[in-house]
Amino acid sequence: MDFSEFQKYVDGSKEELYQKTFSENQKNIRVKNEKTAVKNLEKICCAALKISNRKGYHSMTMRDLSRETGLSAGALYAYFSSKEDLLGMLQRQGRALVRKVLEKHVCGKGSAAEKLRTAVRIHLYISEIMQPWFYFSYMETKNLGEKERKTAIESELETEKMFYDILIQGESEKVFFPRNHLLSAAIIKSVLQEWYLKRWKYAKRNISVEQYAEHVIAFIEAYYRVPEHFPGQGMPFTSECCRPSSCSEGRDG
Amino acid sequence: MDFSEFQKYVDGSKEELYQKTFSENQKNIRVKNEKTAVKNLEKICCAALKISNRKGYHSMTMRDLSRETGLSAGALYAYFSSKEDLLGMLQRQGRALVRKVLEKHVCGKGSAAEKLRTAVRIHLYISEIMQPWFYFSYMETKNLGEKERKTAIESELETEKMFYDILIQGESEKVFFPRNHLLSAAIIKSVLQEWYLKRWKYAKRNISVEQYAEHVIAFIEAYYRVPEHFPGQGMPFTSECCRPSSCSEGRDG
DNA sequence: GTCTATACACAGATAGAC
DNA sequence: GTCTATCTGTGTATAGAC
Repeated sequence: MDFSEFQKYVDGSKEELYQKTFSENQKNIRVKNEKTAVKNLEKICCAALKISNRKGYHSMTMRDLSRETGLSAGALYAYFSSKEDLLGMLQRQGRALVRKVLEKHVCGKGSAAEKLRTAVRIHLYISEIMQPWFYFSYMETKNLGEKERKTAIESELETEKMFYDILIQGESEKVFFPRNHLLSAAIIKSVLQEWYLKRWKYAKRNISVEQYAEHVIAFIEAYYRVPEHFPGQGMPFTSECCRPSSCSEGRDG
Repeated sequence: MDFSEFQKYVDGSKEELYQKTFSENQKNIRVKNEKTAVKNLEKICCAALKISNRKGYHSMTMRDLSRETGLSAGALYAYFSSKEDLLGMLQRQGRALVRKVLEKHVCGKGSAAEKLRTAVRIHLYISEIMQPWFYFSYMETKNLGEKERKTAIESELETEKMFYDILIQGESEKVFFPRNHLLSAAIIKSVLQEWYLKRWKYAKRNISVEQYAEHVIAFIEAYYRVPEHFPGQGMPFTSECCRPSSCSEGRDG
């Protein structure tokens, strides 16, 4: 699946996204007319992401948001109960969409090699389309409340685990060389983050998301490619030496 | 050079760092006694980084800073003219130290392969020691004023260029395979950033900076290693001169 | 140099008219 | 549903005593 095809698929579910946001936050939304609410929720969310990406969520004032949406401060508070509430709403909304897309496109069958390529591509594609949200989510995680922050971190680790599992599968299929897969998964994720965190840089250099994806995939595959000839020593596929040394807990930093 | 050796070297220049901060910001510092100023500047800078890393610079109040340093709000303003001024001071201070360290340890002579390993290691080592500053600098760049922000971004691109140059050199030495070096340099930098941005994760997993460095180096070298056997099509150079100097990686843990 | 007390600006949030 | 006007808390920064 190439990017433009993927984009069409995601664009189609935008309406549905805000309907879901509406119904899942009705507790805090005073507006009852769904059509109105959906329309304004979209305005509010987009504006909040836009402003936050420029100056940070905390620095965004309700007056900023009011100006950008064309709604008065009073009206805004009909859609959320507090600024903190809006932050949580934004986080949950994006996370739900991302998870849905990933589950639909990445999960399930196929060889490890295929899955790896798909997972990288789909991650990059979705982060390209939802760049403002990804950037926002990354930057504002530490400003969330205790509970919401934990959820956000778990969700990040889930992504990492998805790559970890693919690498493990590849090793057992004997198409990926044994490595410290946990560390590799973390590195892969960081490279995917680079795409949406430094979006401006790649725009300036005219690097497309597909070019970037190809490069990343080639990078990973080179590291995991099984050498054709081993020097005499120990056989990699039977050795335990490449397992992560200790996954047990340490202190929190 | 291993990490603990490097640490000793950097620790030694801490006093000097704050003296420099003092003299370079005298315009905004009302305190004239150098000894007092240096002592308090250190307290202030460390406290500001600590609080900012937890909740963001903007969310840090002068009352927070006052509590953490043990100095009153009034006293704090004897060391900087405004909160924004303090932000700039922190950014400049760290950047100067980082640049000095990199120039001293990375620049100059050696094969591309050696330089690559050194550059990765030194970057990781310095970011390990100055983790709070690196994290802070990354997260707060967008909150800087126009002029300071530009400087910060330039400094980031400088780092990227350093890796770019090494890769170019490696290609011309025929020990690195021809690739999109600009893209690779960006990816390398993102992987180095991962280390200080997600420090807590690696602490929890008991991954040391040296383990991480080895893994990263192996990753890059795998991608840049010149294949021993080429399939028929035209290839950039013959296999004789393509001996990568170290194939000894692989066993993490 | 450092303190306490305070000014004053601005942000988040609400009330009540339309 | 949305507006304008306004309350109240909090944050930066300063004044002036010690």
